[in-house]
Amino acid sequence: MAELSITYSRGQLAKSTGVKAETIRYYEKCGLLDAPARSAGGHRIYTDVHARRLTFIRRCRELGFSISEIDGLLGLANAGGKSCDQVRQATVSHQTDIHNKIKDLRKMEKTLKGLVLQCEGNTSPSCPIIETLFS
Amino acid sequence: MAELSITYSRGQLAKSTGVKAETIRYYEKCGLLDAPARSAGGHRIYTDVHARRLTFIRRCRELGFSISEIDGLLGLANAGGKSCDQVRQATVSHQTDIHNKIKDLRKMEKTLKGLVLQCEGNTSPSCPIIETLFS
DNA sequence: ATAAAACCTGTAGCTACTACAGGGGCAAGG
DNA sequence: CCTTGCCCCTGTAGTAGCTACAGGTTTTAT
Repeated sequence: MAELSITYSRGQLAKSTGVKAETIRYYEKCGLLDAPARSAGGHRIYTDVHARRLTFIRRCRELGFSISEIDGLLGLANAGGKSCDQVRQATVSHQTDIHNKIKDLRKMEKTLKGLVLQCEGNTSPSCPIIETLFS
Repeated sequence: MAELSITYSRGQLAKSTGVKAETIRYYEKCGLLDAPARSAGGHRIYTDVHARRLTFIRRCRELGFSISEIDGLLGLANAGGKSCDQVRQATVSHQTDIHNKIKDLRKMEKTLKGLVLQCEGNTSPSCPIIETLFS
């Protein structure tokens, strides 16, 4: 069997996955990414397995999943077959969280818009925004 | 002059402003709320001035302003007259931040929706969500 | 007077990184 | 072979905005 596997240093893995080198070390520390083999001098040697997993992690982070949620998803990914439903449930649940955050932010946005509008036609000597928030 | 001023213990201030007692102590430590007078036994004695300021802080936090932004706003509030324009600018700038966050979250939401939809009609043995995020 | 409640202090924990300091490895050019 | 420079190693501390103790003191109500 030919050993065709590509290996990466930490910096190379960072470049190829879009995850910063320091962040990779952090993910290892918190158990999200397996500790890789080491060179004689102690440098980490990553493989395609790490690259794939790390890319998965990055995508999940971009979707707003927390570290522990990602940990859960990766566990389900390895569990195979039956877990698909759980993955869907976790995703829906996360979707709801995101939706709620949007709702909160929209409420803030609306209030802020009202405050700024109060200023537009301002002729009083005091600041209407400050006044409103204080009283 | 009659001393009509109401005073509050930390717990009372917490109750009347809707800010938790421990959080009040935190605001004092980070310089957002003035250190109040103390009783002979060392307990904090707050006044209406603190109550008003703390309510302002709470409202700002509910609108998503950071501690340092609030610090800035309070500085402008005390500066009076001319600062109204700066307050408006800070508010607009914050509004933009909020708007960008909403945009980011909506993008996530949309992608998550797509992932969940892939699952709905799923007949394959593997999980389409996991597959998509891995490949 | 006593017991419970509230208060005091300082410190550690949470999330998800990021940024050092002070060393050592590794690959290429001379 | 040696040097130069870049990359990597470790551990630790910092970021935001709280929250949650432990272990002790004061206040308040009965």
